[in-house]
Amino acid sequence: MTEAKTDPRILRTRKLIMDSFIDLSSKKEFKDITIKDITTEAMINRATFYYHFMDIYDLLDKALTEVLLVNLNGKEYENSELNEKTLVSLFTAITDFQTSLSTRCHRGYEDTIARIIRDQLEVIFFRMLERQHPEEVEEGLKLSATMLSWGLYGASMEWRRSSDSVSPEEFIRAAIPFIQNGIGN
Amino acid sequence: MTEAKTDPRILRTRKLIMDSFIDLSSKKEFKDITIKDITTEAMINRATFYYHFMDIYDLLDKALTEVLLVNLNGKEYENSELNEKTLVSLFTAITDFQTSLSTRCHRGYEDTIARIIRDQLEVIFFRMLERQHPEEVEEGLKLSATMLSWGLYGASMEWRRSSDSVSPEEFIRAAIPFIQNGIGN
DNA sequence: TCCGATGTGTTGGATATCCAACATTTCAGC
DNA sequence: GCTGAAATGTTGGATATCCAACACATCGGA
Repeated sequence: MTEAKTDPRILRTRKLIMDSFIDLSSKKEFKDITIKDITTEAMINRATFYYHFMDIYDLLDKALTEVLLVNLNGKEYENSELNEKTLVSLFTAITDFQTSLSTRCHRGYEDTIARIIRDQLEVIFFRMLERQHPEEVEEGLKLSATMLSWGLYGASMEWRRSSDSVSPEEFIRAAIPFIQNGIGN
Repeated sequence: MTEAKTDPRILRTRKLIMDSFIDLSSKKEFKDITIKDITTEAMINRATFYYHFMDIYDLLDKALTEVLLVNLNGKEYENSELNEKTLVSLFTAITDFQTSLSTRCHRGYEDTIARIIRDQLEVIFFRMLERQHPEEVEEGLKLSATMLSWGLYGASMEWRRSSDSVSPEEFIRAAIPFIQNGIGN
């Protein structure tokens, strides 16, 4: 299994940094958060920050990914089918995530957030497709996963834009027949 | 000034250990808390624990002292007189501290707790007496501080024992004339 | 324009922490 | 009693973190 076991100091320090960053994010805008702020809050040296992250954007990226994964892992898609229930669950997880972000202040980084969401969705979709269609070539499954991730993300954008307050569940259900059966002809 | 500046890793690790211990104390009895429990929660190695503390009793001691000092430091007795107001404030700080402990589970360690409270009270009393009576010899001030600390602690025990729910303020005020003016003859 | 102040990154040597292994103690269960 | 499992302490070598110093970029005010 090639289990590599990362040093616990690394796990602890990353957690301290990420927690501090998430905590600060609820108090200041991202652009006003300095690396010194983070390291002071985390009680670690500034040099240590650079041992773990390229720069503050790298941290933003990894912290958001982490938070999103927490949102998603609660649902454990590992062994579930790509069916209506799963799609609804994924969609609400995304809308929840974005709602939680809107209270913090990450304005101006929508593109970063979008990429992170799509990346994680793509991984999840690909795993599911691989399990459900072992006979297909990886190429096609990969591309399908990509398109599904873009599609679902786009749907979440559309849901936010729509002023009528329909629930995420209802909203996405309208599209599910097309996802499952294709557009036909 | 001989400022020695302790390594921030030491401060951070001690804080992690103490916080974990205090957290665990609210979930288990002290006798059921193992050092592995603490180090796991704190995300530090067991060997590191022994770098900072002799054993778990040493930790108990220092953690309780820390908590008590937080209770007391809010009042900053550094520059205040040893008058009625200060005495009432000290007394309520002690009763508050003991009440907070009774929710956690430190039964069987009353003597440790008592010693910690008396030690800290003695330091505070001595500093005040030294400032108010610079002409007196240290010997007498020290002993007075000792007796005051035992006395105030004893009063807090008596307050807890008394079933009639009189407030700490009222309770201690009854003794203040004797403290301030002596027993006379 | 220039300047001081503040933030970003980087580096080499010092040190706190980790790990694995070990001996010892405690204690529940047979 | 005995025995295995779990907890307590201890150690020497490996590694993550700290520190002080440095160069560079940014920026608001004289």
